Amino acid sequence: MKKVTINDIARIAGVSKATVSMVFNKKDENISQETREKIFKVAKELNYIPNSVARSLATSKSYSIGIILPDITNPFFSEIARAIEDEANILGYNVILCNTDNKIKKEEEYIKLLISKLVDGIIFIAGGASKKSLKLIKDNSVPFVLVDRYIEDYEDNYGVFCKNYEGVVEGVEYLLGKGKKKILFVKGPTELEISKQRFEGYKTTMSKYGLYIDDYVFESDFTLEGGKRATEEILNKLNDFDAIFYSNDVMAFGGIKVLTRNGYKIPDDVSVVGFDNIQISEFIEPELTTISQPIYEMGKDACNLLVKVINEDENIEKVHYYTPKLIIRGTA
Amino acid sequence: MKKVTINDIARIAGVSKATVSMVFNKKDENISQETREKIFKVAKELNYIPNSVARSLATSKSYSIGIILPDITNPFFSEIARAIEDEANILGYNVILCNTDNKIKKEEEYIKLLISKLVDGIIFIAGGASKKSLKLIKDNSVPFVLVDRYIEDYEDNYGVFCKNYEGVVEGVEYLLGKGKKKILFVKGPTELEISKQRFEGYKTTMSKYGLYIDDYVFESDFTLEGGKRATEEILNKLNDFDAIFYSNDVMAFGGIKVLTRNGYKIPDDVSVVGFDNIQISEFIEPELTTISQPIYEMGKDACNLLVKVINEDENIEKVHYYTPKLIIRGTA
DNA sequence: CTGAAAGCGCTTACAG
DNA sequence: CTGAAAGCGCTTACAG
Repeated sequence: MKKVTINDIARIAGVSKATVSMVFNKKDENISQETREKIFKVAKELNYIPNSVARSLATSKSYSIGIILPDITNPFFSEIARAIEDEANILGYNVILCNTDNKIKKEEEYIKLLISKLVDGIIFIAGGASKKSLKLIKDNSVPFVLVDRYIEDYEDNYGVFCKNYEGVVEGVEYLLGKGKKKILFVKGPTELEISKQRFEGYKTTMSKYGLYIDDYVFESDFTLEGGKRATEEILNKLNDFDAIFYSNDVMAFGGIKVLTRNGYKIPDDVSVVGFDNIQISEFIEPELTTISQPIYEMGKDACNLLVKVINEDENIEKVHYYTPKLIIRGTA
Repeated sequence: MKKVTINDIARIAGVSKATVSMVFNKKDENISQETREKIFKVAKELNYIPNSVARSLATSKSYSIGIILPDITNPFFSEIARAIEDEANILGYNVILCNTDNKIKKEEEYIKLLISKLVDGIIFIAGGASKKSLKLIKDNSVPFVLVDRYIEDYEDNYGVFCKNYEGVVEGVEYLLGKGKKKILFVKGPTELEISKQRFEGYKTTMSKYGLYIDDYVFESDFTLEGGKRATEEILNKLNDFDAIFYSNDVMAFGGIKVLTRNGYKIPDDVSVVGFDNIQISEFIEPELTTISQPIYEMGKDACNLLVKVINEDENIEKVHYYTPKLIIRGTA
């Protein structure tokens, strides 16, 4: 079964393929209603589906965007991806999914791939410094927007971020307000800017009240295992604390497991606060008290911004900051 | 900045573009080592990235596959998608992500889109009967494989499924073995084959021991809310039961919340069993006892199968069945 | 060992 | 109001 093309339609409708093309592309002010209808009728009869690859080659627009993220299995990223895909779909774009596991090498390969696919733009959640990846994107002048993860020296690029510092400040203040003094903090991986920002929020606030101690700070990965590991370390080293602030929700889940298993009652014995407000923070009981990022909104906004960059819109705000807010639930 | 093309390389290397193309495509048995090296050198200097859109148009192979699923935010699907993307990447394919929210309309639109993008194949997790969607795929002779969700009358197509019936039987037998008799069952949406299969596993096993009662059966969506709703209904109608078997893990989480809030201790007062074994079934404490589907393996297999279909491999097993198995953890 | 030419299915000035 | 022609960047017989 041969694919039906614009040529078939032109032949059967008795017009040229230029005319057919124009009708499909709504550049048909000059085409008679009669011709137009005939073309649509024939297209319908033949179940014509345009070949957008050919179209892309001719126009060098693919109406595809790439989304590069560490791991779609991580709820934070799947929620962002969902938002991006929804918005992309509305705007007439489709989405190529790339998981990098924070591997710089994989990032670079995917970027080359996306460029060769002629994507119109890239939404990039970087796994690290990612210098070379960014250079590749820039050298090929592909529009891109950074989401969630800041990149040093790229502050002036298009990006959608969260005010990490402020979020943690709010959380720590809340705990302090509840009379907690011995508040531990579990940092994320040092190489990520967001880890530093969240930690700074903690450090500054605790210091302000003269409560900051280096021994209260632990570090781990943004994973369930990471949260468990850090919490075991905590239990080995300390036995007197009020609260633990984890740098993201998934870590907090791991922490809660270890605490519960060791007989701690949450929030009675120890308060727990996370960061992100992923959907599953409501899955557990008690539900997780956390600093909420407007994840869906951020993803949606990132996609919108990217499309604006693609269309070379004038006067667009380059960097968008979202303010997270404390969601008080059961764990603190 | 103009994109560098095969023509530029040919010109600079002093050969024809046919030669350049052949070198890049490893159809270069007849090309002198010298020419080959010159071409690679020039390509490197110019940072040449091939235009795969042009390539696709010429070869009518895109090395893209589409993956259609209800919602990437659902952990079961994000894990499947991750497996598919990993495997696709290994095999040289990339993945276009499509969320349908189980809307038949969205499915159809995405399928048209994917066809117009000339995808080489589609992995399809259907949202319902999806007759028209499937017809569209078949009419355009796009290779496809069904995953997870059976489709009536499409049993003879390529597919990767789980033995839902057997899985539930194992779970129910386990509960019975533990001395539970009043085992409730929460079905998934009736329109899905998998809901029926899971329910049949329950009904048959309970009936075998003369324990089946219609009143023990409830129905809801495969969501957290669905699990909560069904469990509230249960608590309104019954006050004497041993165990609840939920048709998937996410429902079970919702159920556990409602049970806990109403003072039930799990597993002491009531045992809970789920189905899927998504990663987050280990996030809660106690961890969820569940029927484990080999999700990653199934996704990987689906992708492999699809690529085999694309390559028109001989003698491939059309339908792959995986046997789930009981994972005993804290809730039962 | 390599090149000229046609073709993939579209779009887009240009001409009439 | 519509068509002929060139072009997008590749691949692939075919010829020599």
